[in-house]
Amino acid sequence: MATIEDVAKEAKVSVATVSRVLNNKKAVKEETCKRVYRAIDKLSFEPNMSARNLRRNETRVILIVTPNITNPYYAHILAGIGDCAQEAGYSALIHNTSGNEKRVKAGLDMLKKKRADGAILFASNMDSMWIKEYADEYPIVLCSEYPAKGHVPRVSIDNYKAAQDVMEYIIGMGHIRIATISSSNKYISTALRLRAYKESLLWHNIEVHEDYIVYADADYSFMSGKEAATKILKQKNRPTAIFCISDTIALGAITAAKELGIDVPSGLSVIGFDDVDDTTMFHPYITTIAQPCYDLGRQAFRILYNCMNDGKADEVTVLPHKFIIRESSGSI
Amino acid sequence: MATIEDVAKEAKVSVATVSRVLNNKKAVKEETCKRVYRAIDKLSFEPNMSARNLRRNETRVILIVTPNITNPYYAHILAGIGDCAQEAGYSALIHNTSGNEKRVKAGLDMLKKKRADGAILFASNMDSMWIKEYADEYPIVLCSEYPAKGHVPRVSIDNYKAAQDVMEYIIGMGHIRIATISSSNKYISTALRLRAYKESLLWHNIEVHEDYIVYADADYSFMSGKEAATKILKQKNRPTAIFCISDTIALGAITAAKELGIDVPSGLSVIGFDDVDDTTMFHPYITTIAQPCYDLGRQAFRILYNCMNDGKADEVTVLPHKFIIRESSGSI
DNA sequence: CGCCAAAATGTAATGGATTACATTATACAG
DNA sequence: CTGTATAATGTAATCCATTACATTTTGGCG
Repeated sequence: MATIEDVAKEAKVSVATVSRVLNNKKAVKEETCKRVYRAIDKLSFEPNMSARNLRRNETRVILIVTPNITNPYYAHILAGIGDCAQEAGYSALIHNTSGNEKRVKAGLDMLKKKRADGAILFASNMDSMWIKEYADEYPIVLCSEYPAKGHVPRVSIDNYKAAQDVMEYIIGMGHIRIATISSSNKYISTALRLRAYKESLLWHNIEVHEDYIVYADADYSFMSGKEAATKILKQKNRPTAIFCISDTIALGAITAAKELGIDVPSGLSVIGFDDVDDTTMFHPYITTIAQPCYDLGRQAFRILYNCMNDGKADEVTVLPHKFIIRESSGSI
Repeated sequence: MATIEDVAKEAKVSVATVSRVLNNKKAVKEETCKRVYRAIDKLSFEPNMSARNLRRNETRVILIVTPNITNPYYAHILAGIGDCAQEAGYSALIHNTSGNEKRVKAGLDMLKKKRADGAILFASNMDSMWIKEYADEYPIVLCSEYPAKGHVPRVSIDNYKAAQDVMEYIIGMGHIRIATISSSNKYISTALRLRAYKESLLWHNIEVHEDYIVYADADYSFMSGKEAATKILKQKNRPTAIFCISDTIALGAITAAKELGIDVPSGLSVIGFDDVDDTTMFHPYITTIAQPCYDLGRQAFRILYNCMNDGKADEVTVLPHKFIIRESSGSI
């Protein structure tokens, strides 16, 4: 493996000059420059990143801490981060945690070890205040989820507003008996959507009926959605609409309805959330809130980039969601 | 940020001793060891990876080159690689290519730059002989797809045998008019599955009917599957079974059949491939070949690990597939 | 032709951990 | 108590690119 010294020798210049060429500093004569490039080509030299990183005290690597890449929601955000990072000359290190907080911390230790310059975190719980401490020391951006208190740079949609949009729509369509399938996880998005559900009802003088609030499992599985919906639909005074915390759950709910002989949307309106999971692969196509996943990823990187360079403190970016009315919902 | 020298000073020993403690070399007295640990704790020191990597000439990072993380098939493999790598003390750098060969090569240059010790490649075309050159120089493992010639370490299932299993099953169920939806991509898996399709027919003295072979787009989209199936099913002498190159395509085919008023499986058997895309989210549940994605990932890392350490040359690992008969297929 | 500023290039220190080799401390045999 | 093997620790070179500072070259002008 050729080093910068080999190149210098080959081109009959000093290592400093080679370095200057590598980093396109101006003070190098055209002709010398060419000689150096020829030498680089001849030896097919590539600068050693460890050496460069050591000297420059940066890695041009960002860390992505995620509970599960398999989740298409994260996968799409990741795609956005990845593309944006690549454009800016950064690489992305993926650190899987399976939702284990210890592994999250282990991941963040990579910042201290200088394996990466900054990190983007997914799926932080709303009570994970410890994140703030890390964020005070290293560039960290939270994506989609964030602790309820403490200002850490982040990007997400306005979950309260999105859920409110859904509720306004459902109520506007004449529904009174409205259920929701929430989740047992600790995400702020979950809390906000549930709050919007309750407050929208109250706002319209509709009583909040605890039996209409059911919790699916933490990762929004199809099965838990189906079970939750079954529980809801078997009640004597069953609701005419269900607001689901995710599309997969909505799919589960529709399946449950089908099995109980309830038609969607004529007998039951079902609304999902996210618009990533095959919402248009089967009829009825699902009415849902679309999150700009790819763009969330791009923005997350952009914010992180600013943190790493200018060192801006606590940027908060809220991206617009989109309410997409399809076939799984209708008036009563 | 504390350095090893700070720790040495704090513990009143030399940097060599600190280093020995860090790497649990034996020749350090119990008591000294404790002193060093105390100093490390006090300064909350973490070794600088760039420095370590430079000196050791390794990064403990592997590179994953993928056309698209969004694809759940890759995502699951990635999960396997990620977990296995983490267990072995490695981190995974994700490099997205969008199927662009230049970006693949740009990714592999990271090996030369010593940003990573080895790479796992997805989705190589069967005519990408240039990979061999890289593989001769750096530890590289191919996952799922590989060039038709040249021995590069790899892991995959036996695509020919898997497709043959499907065909034997279909033919055994009495089907004679059997179509296939292949793909326009250049993967060896595609070629092998198509070959098995044709040869199985010939073997059973069933004529290969070119109109029964339709090519969906390169990335197995639902829509292209639906279109391909529609084309197939609109023929006057339409087939009674379709072997699809992926589950998403099979879902598209089932949807197409439904729209044409054909019942699956009574009027048409549909078989998929991969078993990752919601094969059991809607009825009829899809009959398919299940690939051991997670395990493909783990094995890929294992092979790469060997390449990076022992430097073994051309290990080829073939993992077993599983043929899962569900509801979308039946006898004629 | 000589002088000076600007341009071009070179020398050597630097970043932080590892490690070969050197040195000192310890233990045990004789 | 000395000698020697062994354990424990230290010193300094090394990995390779960057860059502050030093030196040389160039070009223009009087």
